[in-house]
Amino acid sequence: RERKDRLVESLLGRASPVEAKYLVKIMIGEMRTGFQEGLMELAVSRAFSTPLELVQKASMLTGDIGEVAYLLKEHGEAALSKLGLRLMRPLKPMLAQMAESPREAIEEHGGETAFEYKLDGARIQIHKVGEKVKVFSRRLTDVTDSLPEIVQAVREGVKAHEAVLEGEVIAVGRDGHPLPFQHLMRRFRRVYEIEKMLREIPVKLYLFDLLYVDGESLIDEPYLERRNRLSRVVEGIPLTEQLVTGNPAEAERFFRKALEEGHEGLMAKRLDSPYKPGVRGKHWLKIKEPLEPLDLVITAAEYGYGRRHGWLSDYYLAARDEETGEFLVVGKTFKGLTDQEIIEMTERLKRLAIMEEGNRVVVKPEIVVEVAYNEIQKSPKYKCGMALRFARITRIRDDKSPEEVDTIQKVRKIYEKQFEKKARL
DNA sequence: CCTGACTGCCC
DNA sequence: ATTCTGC
DNA sequence: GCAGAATGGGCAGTCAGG
Repeated sequence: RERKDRLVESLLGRASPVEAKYLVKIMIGEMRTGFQEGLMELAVSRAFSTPLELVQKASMLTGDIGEVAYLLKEHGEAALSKLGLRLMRPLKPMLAQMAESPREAIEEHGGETAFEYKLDGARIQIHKVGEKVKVFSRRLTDVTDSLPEIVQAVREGVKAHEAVLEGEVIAVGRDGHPLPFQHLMRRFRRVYEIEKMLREIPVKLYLFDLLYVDGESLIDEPYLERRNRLSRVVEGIPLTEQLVTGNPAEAERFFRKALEEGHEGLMAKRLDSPYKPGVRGKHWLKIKEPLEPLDLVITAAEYGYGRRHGWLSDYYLAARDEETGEFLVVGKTFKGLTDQEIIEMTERLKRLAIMEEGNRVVVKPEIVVEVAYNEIQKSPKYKCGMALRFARITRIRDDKSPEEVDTIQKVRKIYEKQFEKKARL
């Protein structure tokens, strides 16, 4: 430690101010070069004079741009064209865009679509060759060892020698109702004490897609065909509940039923759509519903980074405790305001500042905002023991005074109400 | 061996 | 994950 | 319409320090 300190000290001592700035940025991982995988694909495409589309497709299929570059260097463009889905090598998952309602999804998909329950768990991709099974997470991490009962279920329930399947793992309670997402996270990616947690938090697999079966890639087959093949290939593993319809009222009822059973909402999948690895398009739409909005007061804010440098862009949101009159933080958000609104908010908050500590400004509780969120989680971090999941500001409530914000008691009531649909550990 | 800070990844 | 912005 | 930027809560894992 001492040695490190001295090395850094001497390095900075020898640097010019500008050099020092970038040295520190590098050391603390704040370079913000704007260089992500998309640019890397472009770079590889140019470096090997290969069409960008081909590089992108290969990147999706292998989930590894480094490997694509290697293939191009060693075997040239032909190797990429020949590239298909490979067993035991994960491909990037197909992604969904958002839709507001089942009706909108039906319209977008041309009058009829397939709705499936959207479960609040973790997406997995399963590769099976005989008794060998590998399970990959959404970011293609191998999570096989964390989920022994899923591996076992696949061995027993997938009636094909080779298969690549997709599904969602959720944690379930004794009655079969879904447990809140945070319980699943105690199982997912766990490496130690798996046996012990296996008993405490049971997980369950729901399958929804089949990408490969016994030598045949299905990724270019239409959704309905893949789904049919899936239902024929599995026994004893549930598929996500599904309804194919063009009737908005029927779809809406299905949506309500999913929510009533404690699930997140629906997916809508275009009937004739191929499986497009890594693509976030309109072939798949997700439909969720926020819980009832809360009016909360901003009690502190933090300065942003990068493009939000110099702006108070991250806000602490508090509800009022009707027993003590105290404002208690239930979450933090940076979402929902436009740049212009953030600039204005910065000015207002600075005028309300009570105290500054580091990056944070504590303010007089005065500005009320309407906040949307999707769940109230049990929180080890906040004093009130609860936290909003996916909090975002939907409106600035200048018509409301801080005395009128929602109470902790109301937040707790909504928290408790969630367990009418979900299981509790 | 325990704790706290931090990272990476699930959403 | 959600939201906004710039192309 | 899309990619990219900014950053939420919670969890397991890792690492440094005591």
